[in-house]
Amino acid sequence: METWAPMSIENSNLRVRFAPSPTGALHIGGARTALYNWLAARHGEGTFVLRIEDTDLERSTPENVAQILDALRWLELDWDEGPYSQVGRAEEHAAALQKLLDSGAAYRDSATADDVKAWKAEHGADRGYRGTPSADGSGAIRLRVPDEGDTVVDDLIRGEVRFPNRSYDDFVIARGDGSVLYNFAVAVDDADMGITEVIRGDDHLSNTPKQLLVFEALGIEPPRYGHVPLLHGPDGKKLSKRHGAASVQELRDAGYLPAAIRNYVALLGWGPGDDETLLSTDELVARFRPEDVGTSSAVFDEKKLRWMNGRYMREMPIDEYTEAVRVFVEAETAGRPLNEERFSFGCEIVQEKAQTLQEVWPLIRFLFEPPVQDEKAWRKVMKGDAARALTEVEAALIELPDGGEGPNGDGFTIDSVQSAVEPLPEKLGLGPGKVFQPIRVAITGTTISPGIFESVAALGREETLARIESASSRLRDAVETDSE
RNA sequence: GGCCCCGUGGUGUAACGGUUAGCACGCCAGGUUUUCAACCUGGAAGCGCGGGUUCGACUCCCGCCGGGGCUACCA
Repeated sequence: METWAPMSIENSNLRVRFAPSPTGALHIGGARTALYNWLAARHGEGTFVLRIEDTDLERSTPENVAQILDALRWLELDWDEGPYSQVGRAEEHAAALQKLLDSGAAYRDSATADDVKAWKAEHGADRGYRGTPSADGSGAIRLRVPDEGDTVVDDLIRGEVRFPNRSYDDFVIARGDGSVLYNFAVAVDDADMGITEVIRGDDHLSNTPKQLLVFEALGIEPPRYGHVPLLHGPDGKKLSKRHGAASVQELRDAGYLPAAIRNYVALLGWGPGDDETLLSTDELVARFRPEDVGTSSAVFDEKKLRWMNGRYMREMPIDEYTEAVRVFVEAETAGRPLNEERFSFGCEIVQEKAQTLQEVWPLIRFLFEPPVQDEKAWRKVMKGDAARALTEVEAALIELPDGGEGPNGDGFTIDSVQSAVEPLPEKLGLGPGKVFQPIRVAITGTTISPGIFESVAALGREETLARIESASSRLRDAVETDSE
């Protein structure tokens, strides 16, 4: 028994392709396949070709094509050639088809699906259908498949996989009207486009012998294949549009960064070999080799993506990060202009906290809108010494000199606010939470916010004092009501 | 049913004949502490099962079980 040694494609001048079928949005699994191809190409002097497998006229739509291209661009997976449309290559397909018909490698067969079923019932389940050329030249076009021998896929990732020819049908390569089918079109296109390595999902492994058979019939040297394991949903089932299969646009809308997605998705089935987890795209390009991709299916785990995304957000240059957040904020504010100083300051003070871009706005919206009404938070915090604490806080804050510094140009900076407020708990003989939480609820309406000094500095003198006064007032009213 | 692929903690992975089975996310506990998050420390948690081969198997072989893919005049 020989051991199969993977041949490195390290420095070869390869041509790879990503060939999605536009029957839906690009989801995380497709994105990973695209990424692997892209990485393989960028790793060397390779060429990344994009081809749209749109021969299924029933389900392919221009909208889906646009969405897929949009997703790839957003992920920054740029292609060097294409996008080619498979249906746009009808002439080439027809020529190849005619060649096979002429050579006798393919033939017209008038058998219907029912005929084939009946034939199989008679010949056994492990026996592929073998037809006979129709006398009148009608019917679908089938490829002749030999009964003997195996078709061997020398897979980059899995090694040799043998498929007995007799288990394959003389499969249909073109409909009666001459329109070609997937397994034929793919082979012709990969041949014409000079594809050297086909990196694609595991679901195609069983199709590969068919495509190899087409190459053989055409007398063309086939590319090398590498089948990456499928991604499964949390339920262990194949990832699809139905369940858990986050589309790329959904991930974008959820506030994930392209770089984080690339990093995370690359690690689904592939590892750099050491214990590194955070890998920049440059590092991925440098270290990725398709032959190192694993063989078992993986499950998409959004928790880890979130963590990783948070890491990327914290490492982003502040300006870049702020601009990335802006898109999400605009979606929330419907174009209402925001105070720029406050906005960028707000972004800055939550950069360490948020794990997705989407999480930023909820944390800073109090800077642009009245406090939210969170009665539960109010009841929990605004009791006991809260009123006394707020009175002291207000007094301390009023004393702060207005030197013009700070995000609002009113003397409120993180440092100045801190110097004014931090000593209060001790002075009042209260725990820090007894002082700071009431401030938080007073200015934001809830118990979740950025750091309290940061929040007050961001809100600024006028608005902070107004909100504290408003809260104090409500507390006084409550006391009067109680004493009645 | 047939053909094929896969099987290390909840998840992603490392080790590939000899390690206390490593790392990361998550989880739990503690720390920091003004909330949440982040951050720090610690912890629980794994080689699907059964046979072989071997002085020795997560690692090699076989069977079983489990999961998945394909089996269209879909891609």
